Amino acid sequence: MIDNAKKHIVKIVQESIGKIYSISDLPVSVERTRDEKFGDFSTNAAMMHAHKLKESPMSIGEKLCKDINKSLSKDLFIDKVELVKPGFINFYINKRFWIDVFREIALAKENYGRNNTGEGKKILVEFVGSNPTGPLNVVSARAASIGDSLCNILSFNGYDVKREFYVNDAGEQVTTFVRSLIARYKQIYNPDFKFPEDGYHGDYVKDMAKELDKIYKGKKSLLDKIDDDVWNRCRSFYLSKILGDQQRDVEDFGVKFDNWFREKTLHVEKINNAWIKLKKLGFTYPKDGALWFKSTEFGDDEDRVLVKKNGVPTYFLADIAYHLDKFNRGFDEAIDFMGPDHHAHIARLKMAMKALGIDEKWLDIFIVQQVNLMRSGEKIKMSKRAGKFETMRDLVSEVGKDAARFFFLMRTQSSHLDFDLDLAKEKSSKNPVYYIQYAHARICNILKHAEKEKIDTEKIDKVNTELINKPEEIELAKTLAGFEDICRVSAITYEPHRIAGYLLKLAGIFHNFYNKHRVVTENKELTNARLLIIMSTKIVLANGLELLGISAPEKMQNREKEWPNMILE
RNA sequence: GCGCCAGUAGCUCAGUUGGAUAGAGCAUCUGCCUUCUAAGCAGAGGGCCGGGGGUUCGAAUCCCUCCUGGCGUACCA
Repeated sequence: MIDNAKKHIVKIVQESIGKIYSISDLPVSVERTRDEKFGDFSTNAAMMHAHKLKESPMSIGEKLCKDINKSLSKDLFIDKVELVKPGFINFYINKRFWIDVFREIALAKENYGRNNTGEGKKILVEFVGSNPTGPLNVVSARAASIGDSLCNILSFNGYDVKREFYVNDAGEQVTTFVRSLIARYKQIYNPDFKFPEDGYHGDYVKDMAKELDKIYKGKKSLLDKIDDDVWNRCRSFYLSKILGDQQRDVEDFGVKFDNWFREKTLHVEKINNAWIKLKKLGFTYPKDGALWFKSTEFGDDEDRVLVKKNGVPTYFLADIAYHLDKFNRGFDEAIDFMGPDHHAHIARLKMAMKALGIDEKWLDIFIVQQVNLMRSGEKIKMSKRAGKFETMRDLVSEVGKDAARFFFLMRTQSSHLDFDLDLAKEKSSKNPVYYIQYAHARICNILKHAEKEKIDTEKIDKVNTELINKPEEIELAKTLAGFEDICRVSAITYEPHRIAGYLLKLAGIFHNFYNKHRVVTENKELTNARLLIIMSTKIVLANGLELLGISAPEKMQNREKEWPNMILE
């Protein structure tokens, strides 16, 4: 809708330039204005082309305005054209154009905002991805929110999206964990048994050891000797346990992965294929008993090891193989979200992709930055190794799924986040997630009320929209019309937080409208027109919340009224 | 040392990719419930966009440089 308006204006301006300067197809950009006093749309064409046309911006603008004004009486869209200070040409759009959006939304319903920007491109989004060494933490929760929401947004914009979770179940940390588990097990019978220094200290390892003990009680096999069989049993016991927990954490958070990819499945064949490919291309060499990748040829400070002296492939090589596998699965694009400790790794992985001849644009990697949990204005310290850390599960049970997701989605993913636990728990207007949900619930309540009054909400597309003319109503229309744009932009920039910001703004504009104007009144015609307004607002709020993975409640629980102490005194 | 992220109101952050007088929320202050939910609304104050240079009609945004904070810089993952 807005796109059409822009195209319409571009055409007008270009035609005018053609008439006056005999130059055709000069690029003209039209943007929505930031402020109403500059009209609805604006073009900087006069300033952009001042140099080329060898004339001052104001002078060009004056001629263009004059010419455009001549044919304005025939234009149904545009009310007024104006030239302002440095050389902006501002267009004022007829209110009827904006009001049409209500009907458009009411008809499109849950598909309003959906578009085909992605053109069905197959895209794989990898996020959360963890070491199976403990419960998922708050950074994982942040990644889950962002990744999942981005996937929603991408499919809304016409991409064919798959969600993937990468399980690092083949590295050193798995060995360390098994050692920790066995040590805890032994400590049940022999408290003096030494716990490995680099082991995992969390209490959940002790709990796991107790469970293991239940299974093996009486056999004592674990206490006597640790052979391969015992080792593997411990390994698979703990992996299925931890992965089960992680899977549940993520599902309870409302995220469904299409695929849980196990690193183990890359060993040995796919990893071998990856390095053989690199070798054939001449990017590897042996040194000191290890196999190296010539990353310096791609700007790295030093070359990196692919296969260690002991013959075990590095995480780096495994990840190359993993991404090669993604590529071979036929995705047009791949997006990774990684933790803040992966900086150096990301650059190298991209170098390896380049070495393999994969287009740089194929893979985008973003870092989900760290999260500081704040309570009463103080940072809560986190340390995974020391076993003291905030888990995703704890966070969600404390503040709820909706608040957690929204707080993670309010901010750009690349910046560090202070998560205010007190605010997230607060059930008041201070809490932005309630603010938006409340707007939705309020609308639902009015609609319910309208039903009671026996006002027909079914034939709403026949309402008399001529009655819509209050500034708050027009502002609502303009804001609702911007939803498509926001959806598109947040998809192409991979930035879900734009949706969150938009919904906050929309909720505010609605609350303002609500306070100024009654919807259900004696005037049936007006009531119908206003019902149309709130119905379309509800649709956009619901669609936006859906993209964020946050519920759109029909009603909010009434907060108890606080009686002022004054009365009692 | 090098690399990445950041530096915008007292606090936490936006800023539609270079536009016009830089915006929200929290906190502070002032008003508004006999009404479709006050979990709401209206209004006020609060700024050297870290500093300095450059690019141009125009810079919070792009380039250079310096300062400050966080993280990374393994034959760990």
